[in-house]
Amino acid sequence: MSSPPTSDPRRTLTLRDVSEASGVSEMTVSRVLRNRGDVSGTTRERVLEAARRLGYVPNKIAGALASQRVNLVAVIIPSMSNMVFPEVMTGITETLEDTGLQPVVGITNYQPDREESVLYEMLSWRPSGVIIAGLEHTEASRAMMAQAGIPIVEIMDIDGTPVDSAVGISHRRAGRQMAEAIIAAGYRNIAFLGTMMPYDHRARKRLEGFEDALSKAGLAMVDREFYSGGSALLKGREMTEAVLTRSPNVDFLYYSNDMIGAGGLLYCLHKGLDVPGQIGLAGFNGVELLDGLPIRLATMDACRHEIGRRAAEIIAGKTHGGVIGGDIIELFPTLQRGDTIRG
Amino acid sequence: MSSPPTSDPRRTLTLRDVSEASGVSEMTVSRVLRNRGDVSGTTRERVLEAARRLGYVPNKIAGALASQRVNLVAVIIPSMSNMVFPEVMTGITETLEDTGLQPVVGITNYQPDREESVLYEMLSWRPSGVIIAGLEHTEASRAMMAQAGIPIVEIMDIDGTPVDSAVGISHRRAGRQMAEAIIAAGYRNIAFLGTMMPYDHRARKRLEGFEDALSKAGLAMVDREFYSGGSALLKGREMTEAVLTRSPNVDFLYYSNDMIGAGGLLYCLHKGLDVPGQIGLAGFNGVELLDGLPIRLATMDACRHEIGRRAAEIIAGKTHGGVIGGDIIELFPTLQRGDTIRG
DNA sequence: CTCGGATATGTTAGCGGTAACGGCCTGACG
DNA sequence: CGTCAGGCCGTTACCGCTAACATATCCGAG
Repeated sequence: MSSPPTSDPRRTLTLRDVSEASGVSEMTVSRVLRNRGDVSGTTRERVLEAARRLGYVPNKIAGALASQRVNLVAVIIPSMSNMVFPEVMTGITETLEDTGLQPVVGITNYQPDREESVLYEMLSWRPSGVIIAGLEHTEASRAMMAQAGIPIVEIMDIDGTPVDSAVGISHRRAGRQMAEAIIAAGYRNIAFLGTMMPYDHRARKRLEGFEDALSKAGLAMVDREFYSGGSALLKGREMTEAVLTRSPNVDFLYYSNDMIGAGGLLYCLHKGLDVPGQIGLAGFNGVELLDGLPIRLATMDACRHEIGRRAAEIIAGKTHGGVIGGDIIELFPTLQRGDTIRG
Repeated sequence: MSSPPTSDPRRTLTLRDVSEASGVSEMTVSRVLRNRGDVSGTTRERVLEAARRLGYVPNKIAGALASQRVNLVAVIIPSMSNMVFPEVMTGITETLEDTGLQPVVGITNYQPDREESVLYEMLSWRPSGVIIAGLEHTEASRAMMAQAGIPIVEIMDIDGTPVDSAVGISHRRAGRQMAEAIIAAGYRNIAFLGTMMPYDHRARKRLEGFEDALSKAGLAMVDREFYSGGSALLKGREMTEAVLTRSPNVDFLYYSNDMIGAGGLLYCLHKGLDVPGQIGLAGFNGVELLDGLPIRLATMDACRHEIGRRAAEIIAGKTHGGVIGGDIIELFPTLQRGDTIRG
C-alpha cells in the first residue's frame, strides 16, 4: 500500500519524471536514452537506472515531432494471405533490421481506393519511405507519393512508369517465357485458369505476355476459367475439373498462381491422368508449398525475397543521405520446369 | 515553369499553408479537416478546395501529440507466414474498420526478447490498445503492458493468467478432446508429429492435453518426431515417412498443425495406405487449404476469425469509454472429423 | 431596438520531446 | 599562469497541431 512517488499514479511518465528521479535535466535524460552527445558514465548509469525503475517508455510522437525524423517505412501491399507477400516482408524486415528503420504494413485488398486511403493514412505519420506493390495507382495516390518528399519504391512489377524507384520483374516477359517453353515442349491446346483480375495487374500482364507468345506461334488459348475468393487449392481443383470436362482436348493448363496450380495438379493425379505426358501444368510464384507435393509443379520464381531486400536497401540508402535519382531494378525470374512439363 | 506560391517548393505542407491559401485561421482549417466543431458551408468548401489543390496531408504526429489521442492498435503476433495469423488479422481489421482505429502489426518470430523490443517500440507510439498473441511474455513485457494504461488483449490461448483481457481457446482441452476422439475410434498406437517448440506454447499445451488424455486411457505416445523451419508440407511428408519406417505398427498420426498434416496425408495417399482404416490422421487449425485436398483431414477449428473479432471489439469498446475490468473470453473449437478418423 | 443565444471564427497555451547553442569546469600546453 | 579545446550539462525555442477559451456575427423574440 505504498503511495507513488509523485502525483497521479496512472499518468504516463515523461522525460520530466525520469529527470526528477535522477536529478539531471530532461535534456540529459534524452541524451542518455538516445545514446547521443556526451554524458558522463556515472550520470548515464543514474539515468538508466531511474528509467528502468520507473518503467519509462519514451514518447516517439513527441520525439518525432521535435526531430522531424520518423524511423518508419510504410509498406503497402494487397494481401497477406497470399503466400507471396509474407516472403517479400521477410526480405524487407531482414534488411531494415539493423538500420534503425521499421516497416509498418498496410493492406489494400487489391482495391485502388483502399490503397489511396491507406497511403494517405500512412503518409500522415510522415514515414521515412514507402514501399508499395505495383505500378498502378489512382491519380491522387501518385500525386501524394510524388509530393511526399521521401523515397518511394514500387515493387513486384517493372512494366510501367514508377513514381520514383522500382524493383521487380517483367510479368509480361514472364508470361511470354512460360508460353515459349510450353510451346517448345510440343503442347498445342492450352487453357488458362486464373483470378478474376479487375485489379490484379500483374496476373493480367502475365496473361497478356503469354497470349502474345501464343499468337506469335500461331496459337490461341483454347479455354479459360476465372475465380475469385475461396480456398485457392479447392478452386484450382474445381476449375480444372470444369475445364477438362468442357474442353477434353486440352493438353496444357496454365495457372495464374501456384496455389490453384497445386489444386489442379492434385486433381489430375487423383484422376490418374498422365502428367506431363497426356497433360502439362504450370503455375507462377515458386511458393515453398510446392516442395511438399507428390510431383513438382512447373513454375517461375518471382524473386519475392530479393525484391523485398532490394527495395529496403534503396529506402535505407536514401534515408541515410543517399541520392534522389529513381532507380529501376529489374530482376529475372528463373523458369523451374519441375515434373509437369514434358521434355 | 510557374514558381510555387511561397518559399521552398519541396517543404512539406502544414496547416498554415492551407490556412493562408484559403484565408482563414489554422484552427478553422483544422476543424474542417477533422469534421469537428461548427464551420459554415462556404468556408468548409474553400478550405477543402485549398487542401485538395495543395495536396495537403495532415501531420498525425503533431495531431496526436496535441490531442493525446492516437488511433492505432498494436497487434503483436509471432509470424505471418503461418496461415493462422492472417485470418486473425482479417477479423481484427473488419471489426476495427468503422471505429476509426487502425491496426499496426509487429512480428516476433516466436522470440520472447524480440517480442519485448517490438512491444517497447510500439508502446512508444502510444497506441490506444494492444492485441498480443499468447499469455507467455518476459517479465519486462508484462510490466510494460500493465503500466501502459491502455486495454491489453492477449489472444489465442486462455490457459494462463492474462495481464488484462484474453480471448482464445484452451489448447490443453483441445488436445485432450482430440485424443479422446481418436481413442474412441479405436486407435491405440498413436504418434505425434510437430514443431520443435521451445516457444510455441500453444502447440506444447495441446500436446500436454493430448498426452494427458492418453495416459488417462492407459496409453502412451508410441513415437514422436519434431521439425523446425522449411516447407511445412514437405516436412510433414518427410516426418511421416520417418515415423512410419521407424514404427510400422503406428495406427494414428497426430500433427501439431494442418500444414504438416496435409503433407502427411498426401504421403499416405501416395503410398496407397488405407486412410482411415489402416491409419488415421489429424491436424489442428482448420485451415482453408484442407478443402482442396483429395480427402478431408480431421482437424479442429481454432476460431481464428472470431478471436480477432472479439479482441478488436474489446479494444474498441474500452477505447470509446468502456470499463476497465479484464474480460476472459473462452471460445470453443469444433472437432471436424473429416475423412481421416474412422467411425 | 435590445438582448440572449446560437453559430462562426480567432487566440493562446501547451502536448513531450529535440536541435542548437551557451556556460562551466578541467587539464594540457605555451 | 593565461588560454583554450573539449567534455559535460543546462536553457531556450520551437516541431505542427488541437483543447479551451475568447470574440465576433447574426437572428429572432420580447
